[in-house]
Amino acid sequence: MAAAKEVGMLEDRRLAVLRAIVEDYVATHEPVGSKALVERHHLGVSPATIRNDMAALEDEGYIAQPHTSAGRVPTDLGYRLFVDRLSGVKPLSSPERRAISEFLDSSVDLDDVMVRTVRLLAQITRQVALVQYPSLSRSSVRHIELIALSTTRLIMVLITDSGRVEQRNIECTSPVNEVALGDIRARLLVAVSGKPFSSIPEILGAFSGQFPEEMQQLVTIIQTTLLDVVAERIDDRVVLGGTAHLARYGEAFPLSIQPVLEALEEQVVLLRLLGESSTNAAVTVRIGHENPVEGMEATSVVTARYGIAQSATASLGVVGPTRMDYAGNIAAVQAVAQYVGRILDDQ
Amino acid sequence: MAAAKEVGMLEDRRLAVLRAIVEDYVATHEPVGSKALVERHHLGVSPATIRNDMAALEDEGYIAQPHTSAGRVPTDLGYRLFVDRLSGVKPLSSPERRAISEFLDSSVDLDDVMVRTVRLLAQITRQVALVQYPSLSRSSVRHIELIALSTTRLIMVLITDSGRVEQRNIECTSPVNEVALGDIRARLLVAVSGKPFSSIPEILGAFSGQFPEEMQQLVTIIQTTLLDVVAERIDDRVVLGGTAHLARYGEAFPLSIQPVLEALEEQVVLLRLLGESSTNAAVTVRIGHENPVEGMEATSVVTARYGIAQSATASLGVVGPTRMDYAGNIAAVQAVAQYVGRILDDQ
DNA sequence: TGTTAGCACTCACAAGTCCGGAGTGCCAGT
DNA sequence: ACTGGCACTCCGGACTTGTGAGTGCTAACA
Repeated sequence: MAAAKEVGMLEDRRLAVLRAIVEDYVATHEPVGSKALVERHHLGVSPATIRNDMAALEDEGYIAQPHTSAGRVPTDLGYRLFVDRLSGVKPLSSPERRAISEFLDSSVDLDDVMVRTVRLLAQITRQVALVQYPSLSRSSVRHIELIALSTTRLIMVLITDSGRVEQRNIECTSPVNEVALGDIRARLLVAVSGKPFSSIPEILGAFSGQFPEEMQQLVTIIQTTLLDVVAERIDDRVVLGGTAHLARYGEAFPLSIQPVLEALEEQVVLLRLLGESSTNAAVTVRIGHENPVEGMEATSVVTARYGIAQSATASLGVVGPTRMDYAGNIAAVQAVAQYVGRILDDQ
Repeated sequence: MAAAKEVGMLEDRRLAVLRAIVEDYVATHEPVGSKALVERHHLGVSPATIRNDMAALEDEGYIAQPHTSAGRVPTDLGYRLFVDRLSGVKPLSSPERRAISEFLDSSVDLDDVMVRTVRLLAQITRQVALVQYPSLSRSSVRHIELIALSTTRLIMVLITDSGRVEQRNIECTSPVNEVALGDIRARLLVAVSGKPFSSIPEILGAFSGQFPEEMQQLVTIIQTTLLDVVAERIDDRVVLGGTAHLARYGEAFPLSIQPVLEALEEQVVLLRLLGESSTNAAVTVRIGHENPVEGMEATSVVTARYGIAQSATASLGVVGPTRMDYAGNIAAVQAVAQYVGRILDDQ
């Protein structure tokens, strides 16, 4: 009993040491040594004891030293443990919360919400921020419009219930009959409006049957275009902001920030950073090598999903050096995700 | 006569020296000295002579030395002279031209053209690229659509002849009558379609008169929204790409690339960088302090306007350190502007 | 058994020193 | 007007040295 308790105590202190190391390192950006540690955190023991604990932590892979006779630095594994067990989420201050809601409330359309959100997130975390547009694949059709621009050119405008507007140009080989187009438009509207994207392919399966032979060509091309839009997950755009914050961390990245900047220019990469976040947890943190992108081994990603009641869902988050303020960033990402979800529901 | 000619020769050589300095400095990124100069460029004179010329150039403010007993570096003024009088535009290689046209030809809508263009420009110049969306203010209305989403919410979709689609949500205080809305839509369409944006305010002046009292409220809000869209020059979006190239120039910027990255995040700044380019000249170059943005004293901007036959016009360009390859960048910007103009006309 | 104090050792980093070389300006000679 | 020569400047890299923070280990202590 006593032994077990003592082991528990010991474990506790080791974790406290790890926490202290992470906190100090995040604050100072310098390897932290045993002496400095006991000075700044009132652990009631001597440096020598801390050294033992540090040696143990190093054996277990939670910390490492850049070179012999230097202080210790947390490893990815160390950060992981810190995030999972040690870091409390520090709630935002009430002025911060107020700022968030005021800032987002005054936005007018979806684009605006996205832009504002990314700015906001970048500003409060002082990191690079990512916000994904609400995914089309889980939303449904609110309205569809076909407009003739000339005799051979149409434009299709699709409005989703998440407030997103998609447009497609359609080029026809033969002149379009206005009346026929109106007819198609009306029936299409009836057929798909209110329907979720996932059901569109099925609905369109039988759609062209109701039209006479001579309209088939036109119907087909419209149908194809619509299917295109619905299928196009790729189009899930991600907006990016706060890249300037990367420059502050010049030294944080082994080589330079170039590979990171390059990675951030690829929509596909951004989607991968955001996309694979776990489905249920409120906030996902991916640390250093855990994240699947080449050239971003020294960065961590904090993401959360934001839901628009049932209809659509997407992610947002921040990207920064592994030595980031996890507690603060997690709180910020979580809070912003909540607010954005709410705003989009209201609209 | 003989004297005049000799003065001319002298001037010529000085200019040649300046050109050589600029070229060498751009290539090596190191201050260039008299000896290196005569070795690499076969000017038929001795280093000492060159030194005299350099002293003169320095007096006139075209070059400077970072410290005593170092080589010379071009000043902003030096680059200016170089660009104005010395730098030939070096034409793109034919594979490059082919790549441009292939790359842009396969784009499907306006957004796509913009994104592809910015990527392309960033890639061939290896600089940060900017592309402005075709300005609304010089385009005209191709179609306008009003769609009821619910009894109190409308969406207005406006399509311009430059292929751009603008949307606005409209929130009504009282329920909307479907028939009334259809009526407004029809008349509005007749009134404004084909009209240039600049004439819209005038047209709308008399518009609401034709409707009965009970519809005024609805008409007014629609009118206001439309005027909003038309007036909103601010909305002139600029897409940005190739920021990773900035990192390559780490040392080029006195402090860090942070202020530059920050500036590039502001749409307003981007517009200023692009917007004030001269109207007639093919390509505008703004060097260092010449450009109006705080924190970008060490960067140059090369821009060109690209026209969509009469209807709309906008700018594109690249941003890089003052010590950039002006000849190459000017050529690239010019070529891309031409192609983009052509593509957008076709569409 | 866990904690502490002391000690010898390591090693990055800053400061100091030195030296070569590239570059300059000036002057006298052609 | 151009050139060769010369004295001078001064940056930058290489090398050296000293210091201090940090470590691991061992022996003593509760």
